[in-house]
Amino acid sequence: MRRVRRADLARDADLVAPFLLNKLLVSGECVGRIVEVEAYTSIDPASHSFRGMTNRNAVMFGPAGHLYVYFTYGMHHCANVVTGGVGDGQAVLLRAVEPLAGLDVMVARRGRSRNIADGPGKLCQAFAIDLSVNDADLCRPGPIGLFDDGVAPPAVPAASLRIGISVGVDTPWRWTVAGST
DNA sequence: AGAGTGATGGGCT
DNA sequence: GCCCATCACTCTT
Repeated sequence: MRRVRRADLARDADLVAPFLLNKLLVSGECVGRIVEVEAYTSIDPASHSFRGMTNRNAVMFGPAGHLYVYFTYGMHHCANVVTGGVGDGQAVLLRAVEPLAGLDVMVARRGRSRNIADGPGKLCQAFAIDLSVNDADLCRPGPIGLFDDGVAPPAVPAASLRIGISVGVDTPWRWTVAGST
């Protein structure tokens, strides 16, 4: 099991997103297989980086391979993998993982035994991801990391297509592992 | 299965 | 003051 290389993440988010499918998110004893992601770039009006750098999204403009965590709806955290080059403002939102290890810990944190990590807020709660790990380097030893167990991403990832060519798109790019939900 | 909705707080115009 | 890259619960088919 090898750590994901930074060079693989230092590409555009719409390329990195499908690459991240089937990669492993590891935090302590908890391991999850990434099964749903969404790409966000600075030209997407739905992206936090669209209106430039602020205190909240600064990590998004930093080096690839770091974790961008934000707090939303007054109660949820969301986890993103920063991609592209410094200054780009690109990231891939982790929307769902399939729990592989540390299930008991995740169940305790979630307070239920089903739907443990099948949503961006849920997976953060299951993996105890909050602002304290914002900017963590996923490509170096630390509280949380990204690993490759050799299982290739789906040859043809299920993807929702962007509608139209204008900037005013409502649906960001989303990729899933077929049959994961 | 799908639609509607309250919780709850930080970020930004 | 309004807007969320959400969740879980309730009520309706």
